[in-house]
Amino acid sequence: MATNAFQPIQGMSDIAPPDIYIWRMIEERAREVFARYRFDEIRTPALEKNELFTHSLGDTTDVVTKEMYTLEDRGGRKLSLRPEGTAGAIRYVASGGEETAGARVFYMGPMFRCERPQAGRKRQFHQIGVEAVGAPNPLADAEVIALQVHLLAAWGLKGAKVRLNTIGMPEDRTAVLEGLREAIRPRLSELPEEAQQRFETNVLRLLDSKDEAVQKVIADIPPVIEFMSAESRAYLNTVIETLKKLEIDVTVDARLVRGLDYYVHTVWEVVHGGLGAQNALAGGGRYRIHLDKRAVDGVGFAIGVERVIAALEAGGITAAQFAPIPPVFIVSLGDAALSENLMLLQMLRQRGVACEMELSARKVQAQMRRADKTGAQTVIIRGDTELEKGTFVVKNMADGSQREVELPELIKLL
RNA sequence: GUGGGUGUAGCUCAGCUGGUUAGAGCGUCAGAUUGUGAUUCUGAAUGUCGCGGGUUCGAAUCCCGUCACUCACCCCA
Repeated sequence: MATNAFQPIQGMSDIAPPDIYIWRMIEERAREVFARYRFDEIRTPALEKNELFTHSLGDTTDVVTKEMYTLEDRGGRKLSLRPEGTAGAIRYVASGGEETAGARVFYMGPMFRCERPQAGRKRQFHQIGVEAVGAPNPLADAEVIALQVHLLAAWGLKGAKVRLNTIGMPEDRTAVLEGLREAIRPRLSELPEEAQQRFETNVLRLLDSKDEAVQKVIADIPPVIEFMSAESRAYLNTVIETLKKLEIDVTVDARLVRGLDYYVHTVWEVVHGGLGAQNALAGGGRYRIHLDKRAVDGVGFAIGVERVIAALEAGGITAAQFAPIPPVFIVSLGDAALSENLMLLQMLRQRGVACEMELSARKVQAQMRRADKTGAQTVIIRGDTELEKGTFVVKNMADGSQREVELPELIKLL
């Protein structure tokens, strides 16, 4: 058991071998896919002014009101660790004026939310996300969903499902909220107290409630799209049609909503069966974010890396499969050989060979044991006898065979 | 923020209703094998029993508190 004093703080953890190997696979393949879709990487600060998040995510959202790590710096400025990546990315995009007008960016990095940890939820977690800036265009939405599905496939993930919905254009918002309230009002008394409060503060959120009583009522009311303008409906239809042409499977779910205020039009999430209660491994949508006097339109998504890893592991994919190739191991016998082998080690490394050696004159047996543990396929043994002859013993660890070669031959073998 | 479960060796865990010096497997290290690993055999090391307090002649075991892990609610990736 680790001692209390030097443990990471609650909900945050070290990522080390062998786990780190699957993280690197995910990041490497993500960069390859993003390059094909022509998205460029940005790295924004983890710490931002608090207002950036309150303005863009909405100052009544749960994320902002109860989940942010907020602190004051020495000048009394209120700062927050980013709880998500879109706000910072859009701040960057907005700062660039015309230069970044149609920006297509991706980011990957840690996000912070001070919630109670559980399966699939850490206080420091990692997201890979993209933002495609530009006026609402259903083809752009479909393209971003296609990118996301492509990414999941590139990681080898199977069994993920995309659920899609629209929350309508901003102009429809009032009609949607009113329509929903009217539909639910006659049965308000059937709802638990907490849900009745949501009815007032945020009716939309009732739609995806897990409460059975709420679900029973929701099942009988018309889908939100019924309250929207023809334009909003047409927008959703074009997204669906386009995805069909691209042969991307999605399920339209009239009850899907999102928790952040900036969403408009298309919203979606990716769910996976191998995850436990937090079954969404990614979320996305179209948004309009207001910063100072300007509004930035765009569409984007964020993928939870920890959740992707959990889903991959549920499917039998393990981090160890992505471990680096084992080294060539050098075994020395005697002090003279030890010092000569140090030069051999360096020379091989400079030629691009991953290799390792025992830096003390331990018994051969012990050195061989260690070589075996590194997973080395090839072991070079050189003692005083070989030094005199100018040779190297090369041993194949798989079948135990070995032969004695000179330097040019050795280099050719590795 | 609310509720359930769990904290014993590096890891996985045993330790019955409180009773001497706290155990096993795996791993580690060493020897068998003075120039050869993985197999086999033999041996060894390692614990503030999460932390603090209480009850008791006596606590890993019972009680309280606390911290951490874990799962769920809320919400989200």
